[in-house]
Amino acid sequence: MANDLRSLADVDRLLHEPSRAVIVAILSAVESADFIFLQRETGLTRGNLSAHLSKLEEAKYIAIEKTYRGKIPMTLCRLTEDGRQAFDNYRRKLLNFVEQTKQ
Amino acid sequence: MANDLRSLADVDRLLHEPSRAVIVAILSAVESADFIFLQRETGLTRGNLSAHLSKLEEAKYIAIEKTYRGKIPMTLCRLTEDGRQAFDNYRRKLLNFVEQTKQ
DNA sequence: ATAAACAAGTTTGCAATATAAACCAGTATG
DNA sequence: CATACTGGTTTATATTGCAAACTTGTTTAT
Repeated sequence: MANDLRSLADVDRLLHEPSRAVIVAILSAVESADFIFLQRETGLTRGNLSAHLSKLEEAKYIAIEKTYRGKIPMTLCRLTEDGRQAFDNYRRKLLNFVEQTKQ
Repeated sequence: MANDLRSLADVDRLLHEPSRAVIVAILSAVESADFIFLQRETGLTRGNLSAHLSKLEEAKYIAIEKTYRGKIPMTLCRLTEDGRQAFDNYRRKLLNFVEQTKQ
């Protein structure tokens, strides 16, 4: 019984950080999103968004493509298949915990 | 729309640590639990359990009563009303996030 | 032409913290 | 009496999330 509760213990720490969960949630709903869009949607500072994106990229949860919009640099992000699966598992784990702790 | 997702951003950090969420989940299901019981159920080391309990107590999410079982020290923990409310809110927030990110 | 402002990020510095290891007080055992 | 065991607490360390500073290039003002 408490073993079910404990399943939260090995939750994906990368996604368990709210800022990153939100980033991934956004990316899960769109084909791709650029840095500026993500900054507006998440409300993160550029510095922190950059750091979180780097971690997600390192884990291969997202792919980052650096290109240009005219002469201005543009950073384009999209969720990888790995990322999508990790996010699915993460959501499932949260849901499980919530349901195990009902009333 | 992304504002709903962003609601996760201000999640209760004290409860968002899985070890503590599990502790509180256990306490939410029983009248009270002693240190040894919690250690067994959570699988935490004594040091870490002690540290997490201190934080929860500091936040007044749990009350700790130090007593004896015969001659042996016993630390008894129970969820406070504040703790129960915080945990309810936390669960609600998780559920909300999961539902906002459906497919 | 050159300085000042702006855009889009990245890097750095620091404070908080989760975990493991060491420590401690008291009790039972050989 | 010494050694081991119980039930914890404290300390040390390595990782972080975040804010502030920095960078590279472009546009605007003078």
